[in-house]
Amino acid sequence: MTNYKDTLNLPRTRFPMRGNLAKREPEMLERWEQQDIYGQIRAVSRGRPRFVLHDGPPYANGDIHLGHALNHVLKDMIVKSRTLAGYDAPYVPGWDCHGLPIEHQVERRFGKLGNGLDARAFRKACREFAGEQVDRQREDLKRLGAIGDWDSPYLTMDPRYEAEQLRAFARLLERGLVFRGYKPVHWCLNCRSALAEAEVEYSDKRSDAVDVRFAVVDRDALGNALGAAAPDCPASIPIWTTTSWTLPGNRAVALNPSLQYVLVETDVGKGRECLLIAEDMLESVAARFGMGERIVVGTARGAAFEGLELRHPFYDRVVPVVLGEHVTTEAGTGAVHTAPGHGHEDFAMGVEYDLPLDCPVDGDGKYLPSTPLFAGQHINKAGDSIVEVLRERGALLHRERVNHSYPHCWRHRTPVIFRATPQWFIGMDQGGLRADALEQVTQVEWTPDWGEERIRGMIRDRPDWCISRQRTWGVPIPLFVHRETGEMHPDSAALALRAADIVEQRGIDAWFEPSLLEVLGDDAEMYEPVTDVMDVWLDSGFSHHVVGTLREDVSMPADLYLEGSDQHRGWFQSSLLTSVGMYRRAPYRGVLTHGFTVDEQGRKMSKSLGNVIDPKQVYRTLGADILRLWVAATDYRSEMSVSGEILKRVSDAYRRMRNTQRFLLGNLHGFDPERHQVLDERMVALDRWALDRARALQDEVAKAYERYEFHRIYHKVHNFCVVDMGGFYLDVLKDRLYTTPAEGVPRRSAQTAMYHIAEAMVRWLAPILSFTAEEIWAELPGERGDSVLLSTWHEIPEPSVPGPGVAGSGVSEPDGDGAGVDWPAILRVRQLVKGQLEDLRAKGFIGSSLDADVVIDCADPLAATLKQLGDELRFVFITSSASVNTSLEPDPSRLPARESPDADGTVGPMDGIGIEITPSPHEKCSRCWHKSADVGRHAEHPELCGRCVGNVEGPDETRIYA
RNA sequence: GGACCGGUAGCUCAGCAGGCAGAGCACGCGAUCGAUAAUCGCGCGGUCGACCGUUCGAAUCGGUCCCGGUCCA
Repeated sequence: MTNYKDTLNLPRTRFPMRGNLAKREPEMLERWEQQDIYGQIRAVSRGRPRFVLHDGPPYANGDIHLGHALNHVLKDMIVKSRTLAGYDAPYVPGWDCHGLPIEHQVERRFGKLGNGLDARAFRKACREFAGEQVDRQREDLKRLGAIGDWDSPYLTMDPRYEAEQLRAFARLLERGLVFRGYKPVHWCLNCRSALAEAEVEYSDKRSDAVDVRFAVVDRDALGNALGAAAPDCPASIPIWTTTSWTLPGNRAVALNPSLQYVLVETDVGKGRECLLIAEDMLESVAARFGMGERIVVGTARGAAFEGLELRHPFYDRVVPVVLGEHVTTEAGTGAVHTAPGHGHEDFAMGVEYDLPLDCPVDGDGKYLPSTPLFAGQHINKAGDSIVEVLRERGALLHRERVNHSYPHCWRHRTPVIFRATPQWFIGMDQGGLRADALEQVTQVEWTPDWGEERIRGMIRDRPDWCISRQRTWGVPIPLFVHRETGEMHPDSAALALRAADIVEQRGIDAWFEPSLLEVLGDDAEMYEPVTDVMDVWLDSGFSHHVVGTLREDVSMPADLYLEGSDQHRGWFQSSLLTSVGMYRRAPYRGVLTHGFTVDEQGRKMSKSLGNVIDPKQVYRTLGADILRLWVAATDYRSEMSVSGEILKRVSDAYRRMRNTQRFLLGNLHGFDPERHQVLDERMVALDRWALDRARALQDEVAKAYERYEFHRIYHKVHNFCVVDMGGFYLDVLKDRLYTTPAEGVPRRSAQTAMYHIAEAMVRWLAPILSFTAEEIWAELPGERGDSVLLSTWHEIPEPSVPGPGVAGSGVSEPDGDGAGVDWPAILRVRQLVKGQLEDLRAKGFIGSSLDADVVIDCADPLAATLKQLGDELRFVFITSSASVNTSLEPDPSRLPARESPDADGTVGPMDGIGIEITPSPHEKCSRCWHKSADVGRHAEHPELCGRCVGNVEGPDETRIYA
C-alpha cells in the first residue's frame, strides 16, 4: 500500500501552538530594544498627521498595581492602533516626582529634616529615591509591552521641567491670577501643610458631638424679634457641633433666614429656660435633650434674629446672630456655631459680617499660648477640657459620640482641620479663570459624556486653588514678598523668569540659596523669597506646557488625555486650569476615562478582601499578552472585573486566536505572495466570500479602534476566528488545501485568501496582542519590515474579475458578497445538515461526516442556489456526496431562504426543505477520505478515488465554488 | 447625605429608534487522531437586579427601591 499521506499538503509551521508567553515575551522586548522600535516607528510615521496622547504622570512611589497596568495598556493600544491607522502617534511617558509621600519615604530612611539631613541633602535624597522608583516602574510598564520613549520620559523633577514650570507660573503671574490670602484651608497636622481639595478625602470619623447654649444677652431684643413679650427666664440659642475644639474661635451663630424658629420654654435639668430652635428640628432636639413639658413662646423666621447678641459660652465675648443659606435642618438645632478661621462658610460669614478672623491653633494642632483656658493643649486632646469648661459654665446641653463623614488627608488617612493661615492661591474668579475654564470644557470631547457634567460641576463650585505647601521637596513658588508688608514684588513675573533661568542651570536648590537675592538688585534689602513649594498638582498640571515646549515631537493641545475617572478632580482639572490660565484654551481635545478594577463580584480590590491581582504575577505566569487581552476584552467605561476565572477565559480566547493564526501560517507553507496569488476570475467563490468577510470585519475593527471600543474588537475578532474561520471556512478548506496539488489554482486560491486574512488579522491583533502579533509577523510569507508595529492596516484586495455566479448562472447576485453565490442561504442549509448528521451519528450509523451522503430536497430559488455549486456542494457540507432534489413543488408557505419572512440573514428554522442523509455505501478513498463509487477503478491506485488519481497523476482538479 | 455610571446565561459582552431574549467561552455528550495540550458537531443554559407604571405589547420608555462602583459634601 502506498503511503499517500506524502502526497498531501499538510500544514507546516514553526509557529508553536502554545505561546509560552512568560518566556518568549522578554525575548521580544529585547529585540524591540535592539532594533529601537520606538525610534523606527517615529521614523516611518514622520510627516503623517499627528495624534498626541499625552501621558498623565503616575506618582513615582511604589510598584505598579493593576490600575497602572490597565491605564498604560489602554494608552498603548490607542497609540499603536493610531499608528496602524496611519497617524504619527508619539508617546512620551512621564512621572510625577515631587511631593509628600516621597518625603516620607526619605524621612523613613534618613530621619526627619534637620535631624539627619539638611534641606539640600534632603532634596538630593528625594531626587535619588524618586529616580529609583521611576526605574522600577518603568521596567514593569515596559514589560507589559507598552511602546514609548522610555529612554527620555518627562520627569517633573528634571531641572528643565522645573525651570519650564516656573516660566509657566510666571505666565499666571502676568495674567494676575495668583494672590496671597489668609483663608481657612484644609490643613494636615501630619503634613504640617495646607492641602488642596484634591488631596482631601472623606471617610467616617467618630467624634464628640456637643450641644452648647449661647445665652441671649438682651431678652427684650429676643422678644421683639418674636413679636412677643420678653421671656422671663434665661434664654439661649443652642448650637450643635462635632468639632468642639473650634469653639475658642467662635465669632457668631448662624441661622437660616427663611427657616421657622420657635422659642420653647422647658426644663432640661437646669430649671426653667427658653431655647430657640428650628421648628423642623424641635422633635429631634427635644428627644435629645430629654425635654419634658414644653411651651411654645413664639415663632419667627431666622431673618428676624439677625444681629441679636449672644454670649460666648466661655469667653467674655459677645457674638452676633448672622444669617446664612448654608444652615440646614439635616442635623443639629438649626443654629450653627461659626468660627471664621475654621471653615469655608464660616469664613464667608466672617467676610459678610466683618467678623474677626481668629485661628488660635498652630500648625501642630496646639492652641496658641495666647488662647485663654486651653493654651498649649492639642486640639485632639482638648475635647474633655472644653466639655468640662462648658459644663462649669452651664453651657453644656448634651454630649454624645457620633459617626459622621469627615475630611481626611488622603495620604495619611488622618482627619484634617480647617485652619486659617496665609497661603498662596490661584484665584478662580480673577481674570475670568472660572468662566473661561467652563467655556473651554464645552470644546472638549468627553468620553463617556457624563465626564463633562462632572468636571463642569467641580469647576463651578470649587474655591480658589490653594497652591502653597510648607514642604521641602517641590518646586518653589518663585515669588519675592516685602519683608514688612508681605506684598508681592511688583515685578514678580519678570523675577520668576529670572529664577527659572537660574533653576535651569543650578537646580531648584538655587532658589533657597542666599545668592538668589542677586536677582533683586537694589530691592534685596526689602524683599525676601517665599519658601513654600507648589502643590504637586501644579507640577503635573503644567505638563501640557512643559512637554509641549520641551519636546519637538509633541504638539499641544493634545488629542487625548486618558486616565481613571478620579482624575476629573485631579489632573484633568489641574491641567485645564493651568492651560486656561496660560493660554485660555483647554490642553486637550478629548478626555477618555476608565473605571477601576474590581473582583468578580464587583468589589473593589483590597488587601483585606484578598482579591488583589498583581500585574507582575500575571505577566510572569500567563504573559503580558493575556493581561492586555483582558484589558481589551473588558468594557473599561465602568468598573472592570478581574479574577482567576476571568483570566482563564481570556487565556482560552487567546489560544483560539493564536491557533487560528497558526493554521493559516501552517497552510501558507510554500506560498509566495509575489508569485502565487490568484486574484482573477480563477479565484474560487468561497475564497472571495472569505475575503469579503475579512474586509467587512476590518472596517468594523478599524472603526472600533477609532472609537476606542476595544472590547468590540476582541469579541468580533474572536467570533470571526471561531465562527467564520474555524466553524466554516477553514474547515471546508482543509480538503482543498490538503488534497489538491500544491501548485494548483484551487490551493493557491485558498492560500491567497488565507494570506490576506492573516496579513489583516495580525494587524487587528497587534495593538492588543503585541508580542504574539510580532511572532506571527515573523512567520508570515513575503517581504516585510522589521515589525508589525511599523505597518498600517492591510489592504484586503477585491478580485478584479466577477466570480462564477454572476455570469449567466441564472442566479442573481444576492448580497453583493461571495461572488454571486448566496452563501448565507447555503450556510443555513449547512447548519441543518450538521444537525441531521448528528442524529445519524448518535444512532451509530456514521462517525465522520464523510461517511455520509446527503440529498437536499427543496424548491427554487434555494434549489438553484445549491445546484449552482454542482458536485462541489459536498465540500461545503464535508460529506462524501451532496445532491439536490426538486421534487418539492414551489410553495410560498414553505419557501426557505431569502424569500421566507425571517430570511434577513439570520439562521432560523427552514420550512420547505427536506434533508435526507444516508451512510455512503461506497469505499473510502484512503487519500481524501471521501467515500466514492470510483474508488479502486484505477489499476495503479486501487485505494484512490478518481479525483485523487487526478490530483496525484494529473490532470489537476478544478474548483470553482468551494 | 447628593450626583453620576453599571446590574442581560457560570464568565466576557451584543441587543436598548418598544414587537417571539443573542454571540463566544465555560459545562455536558459525541466525532476526528491530516490544526492533536489542537480541531469539528450537537446539546445544556437567562422570570434581562426588584417592584410599580405607560402601552395591545417593555431588557428596551417613566417612577421607586436594592446591590456594586466613582465623584462630590
